[in-house]
Amino acid sequence: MSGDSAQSGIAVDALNEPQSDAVAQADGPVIVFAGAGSGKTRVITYRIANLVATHRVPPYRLLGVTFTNKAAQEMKHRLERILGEGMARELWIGTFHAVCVRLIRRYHEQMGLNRNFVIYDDSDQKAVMTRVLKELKIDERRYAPKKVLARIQREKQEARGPDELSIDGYFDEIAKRCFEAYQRHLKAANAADFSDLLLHVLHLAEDQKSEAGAHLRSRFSHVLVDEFQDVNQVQYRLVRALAGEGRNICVVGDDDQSIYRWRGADVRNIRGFTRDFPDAKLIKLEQNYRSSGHVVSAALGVIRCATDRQPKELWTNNPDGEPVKVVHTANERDEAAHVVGQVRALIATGISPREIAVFYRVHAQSRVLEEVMRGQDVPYQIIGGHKFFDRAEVKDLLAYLRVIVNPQSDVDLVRIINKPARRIGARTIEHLAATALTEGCSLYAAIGPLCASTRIGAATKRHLRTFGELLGGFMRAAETASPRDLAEEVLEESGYGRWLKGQDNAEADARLDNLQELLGSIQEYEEDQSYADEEPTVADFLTRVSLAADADNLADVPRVPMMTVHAAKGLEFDHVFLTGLEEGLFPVRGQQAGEEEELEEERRLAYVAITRARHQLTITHTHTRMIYGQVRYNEPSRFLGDLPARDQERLVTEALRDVSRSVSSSQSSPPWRELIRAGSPQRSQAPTPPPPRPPGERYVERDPDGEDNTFGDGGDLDQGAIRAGTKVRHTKFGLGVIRQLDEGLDPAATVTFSGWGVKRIKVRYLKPA
DNA sequence: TTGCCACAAATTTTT
DNA sequence: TTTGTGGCAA
Repeated sequence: MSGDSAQSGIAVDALNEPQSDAVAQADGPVIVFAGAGSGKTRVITYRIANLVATHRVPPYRLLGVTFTNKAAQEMKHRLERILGEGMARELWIGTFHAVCVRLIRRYHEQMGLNRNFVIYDDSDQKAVMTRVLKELKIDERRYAPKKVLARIQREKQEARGPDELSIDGYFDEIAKRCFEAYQRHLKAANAADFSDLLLHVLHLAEDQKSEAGAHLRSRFSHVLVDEFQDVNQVQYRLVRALAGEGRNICVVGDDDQSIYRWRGADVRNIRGFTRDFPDAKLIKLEQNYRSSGHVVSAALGVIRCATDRQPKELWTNNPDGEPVKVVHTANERDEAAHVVGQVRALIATGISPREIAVFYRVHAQSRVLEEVMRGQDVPYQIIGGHKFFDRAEVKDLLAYLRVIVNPQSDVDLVRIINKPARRIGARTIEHLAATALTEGCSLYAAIGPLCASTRIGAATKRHLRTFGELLGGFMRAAETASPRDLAEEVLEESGYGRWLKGQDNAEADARLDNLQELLGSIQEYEEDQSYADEEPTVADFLTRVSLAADADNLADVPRVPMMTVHAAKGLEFDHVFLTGLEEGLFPVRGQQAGEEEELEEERRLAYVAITRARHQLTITHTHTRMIYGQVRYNEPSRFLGDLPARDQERLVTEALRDVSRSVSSSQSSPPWRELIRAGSPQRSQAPTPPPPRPPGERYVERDPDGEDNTFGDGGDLDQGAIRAGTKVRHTKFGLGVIRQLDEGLDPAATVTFSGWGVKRIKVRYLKPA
C-alpha cells in the first residue's frame, strides 16, 4: 500500500502520536509488547486511524477486537473523534463475541443455526447440564453439573469436540458422554453458549473447502487485537484465520498482565506469536506514562522475579513521588479502619473519591471494608458483582421472550412454566421431558402429545393446555407487536405482574421496578434502532442483552471504587489501597508442587494491582484475619519481600503494636517486630471513635462489636425517629436516605439508596441505620 | 407442591 | 461468615 496521505478532512495531527509511527507500517504481522501504563489501547486506535486515513484501507475491512464492551466502546469513541462518525461506524470494532454474532448473522445458514438462535449464559448452561445428567442417569452428587461443565468448557476453549476429548480416567468418560449430549441439547434448542459463538465462526473460517469459508477469510484486510495476552486457543486461531492470506495482523498485549489463565487464556499465544509469524515486527513499549517512579520501581521489583517472561524494562520519566506504604495491621477490622481513615484524610484534602480505589484479592474481603466505610460515611461503590440482566425477575421476563421467539429453548420454558404458579410442578415437567425424549421434540412441542396420553391427571392436563395456549397467543402477538408491546403484554397476560403485585413486600416492589426498567431498556433499544434505521426485533434485543456487560450506572455522587484486583485491570487511579497482602490470600495458593504456574499468575496479578496507581500506593496486610468464619494467622505475602527497600516505607498500626507487645513478651520475637518504627503516624485503633455527625441527626453510642447500629434502644423505626434525611437500612438495598415520608396506616417512604437509586418502600421494611 | 432445615462449600469473571 | 442445595415433612 502506498504512503499517499492526501486525505480528506481527517485530523492528521491526531495521528502524530509518539508511538504511532512505530506501528504505522501497514502490512505484515506486528506484535506490540506494551508495558503497563505505556498507552496500549492508544496504539491500536492510532494504527487503525492511520490505516484508514493514510493507507486508504476501507473501514469496513478493518477488524478491531477487544475483550470487554467497555474497551470496545472506548476505542470506537476515540476513532469517532479522529475519523469522524461516518467512517468510524463502518469499522468492525467489538468484543470477540459481538463480532462473532455479527458474522453468524451473515453466515448462519452455513453454520447450521436458525436466525432466531438464543445465547445460553452460565446458568442456562448449568440447567442444560443438569437435564443431561438426569437423562443419562448420572449421579449429580458425584458429578456436579458445574464440574462437568467446567471440563467441557476447557475442551471447547481449545476448540476440541467430544471426539477429541482425551480420556484419562472415569471422570473423562462421563464428561465425554455429557459433552455429546450437551451439544445435542443446544442444537435442538437452537441455542449456542458463549464458546459456540466463537467456534461456529472458527469452523467456517478454517474450512478450506467451502466458498463461504474463503469469503470469510478474505473479508478483512487488517485484524487488530487488544489485550492479546488474554486470548485463548480458539480466539487465537480465529484471528489468525480471519487475517487470511494478507496476514495483516497486529496484536498488542503484555504478558506480565496475563491474569486469566484459569479462564482459558493462554500466555503461550503471545509468546508463541513470533513462532507462527516469524517475520512479525516486534515492538516494545517500555515507557510508563502513568505512575510515579516509586510505583513503577515497586512493580518492577515484583515482576522481575517472574520466571519465563518476555524480557523488558519498564521505566518512567515521572517524578519519584512518595514511597509505597506497607502497613502491617492487627486484623481485618484494623486494616479496614486504617484504610478508611486514610481515605477520609485524602478526601478531606479535596481529592475526589473517584480517584481513590480500594482493591482486594477476593470478594469476601469487601464486607468489613464496606461496614467501616458506611460507619464513617465514606461514599463507596463496589465494582463488579451481579448484572442487572441477571436478576431473577429480569431473567424470567427475558425467558418468556426467548421461548416466544424460539420455542425450542427448553431451559427457558422450564424457567417460566410455573412462574407464576400454575400448578405445573417438577413431576409434570419430568413427564413432559420424558415425552419430549420419546417424541424427539422440544418440551413445548411435547405438551400436545402428553395431554393426549393418559400419564397425567385431567387437572394437570388442563393446566398444561392453558399454558400452551398462553404461549401460542404470545407467539401470534409477536408477529405484529413491537418488542416493547410484546414484553408488556407478556407481563400482563402471563399473570407475572399480578403475581408480583400480590406479594406485598419491598422485595416484590423492587422486582416490579426492575421489570419497568427492563421495559425501559427495550424501549431504548427500539429508539436506537429507529435512529439507525433498522427494524427492532425481539431476537436482536435478546442477543444484545446476552452480550451486554453490567450497565455501569454512572454514579451521581463521586464514590470510592472498591473492587477485586481482577476487576481493576485496565483502570488507573491517583491513590490505590491494596489490601490483604498475605500468604494464603494473595497469593491465594501456590505453595505446593505443581502450582508454580498458579503462583506465577498471582505474581502477575500483584503487578497489575501495583501498576494501577498513579501517585500513591498503600499496601496493607494483617496479623490475623477472620475469613470464611475462621481466624487465620498470616505471614506477610512473599510479594512484599520483592519490593525494593528504597521504594517502600513500612508502618504498623497502633493496634498491631499492642498485639506485638503482648505476643513478644511470651514468644520469641516475631519477624515483623522490626517493622515498628518510632513515630509512625498511625492513628488506627480497634474501637473507632464516633465520626462527626451532621446536625439534625441523632447520634447514639455504637455497640463495640459494630453490629447493627440502632436508633436509641433499637428495634423498629418508630414514627418519631424518622423524617426526611434520616438514614435507614434495607436488607436488600443497604444504606439509604429518606427523601419523603407518607404517613398513614402503612406508612411508606421514598428512599434514595446508594447504588440502587430512588425506591418507594414501606417503612416497616426499613431498619434504622 | 411448597416450605423449611441441615449441611457443605467457599478464588478470580467477561461474554 | 455467607450462600446455595438437597432432603424431607406438611
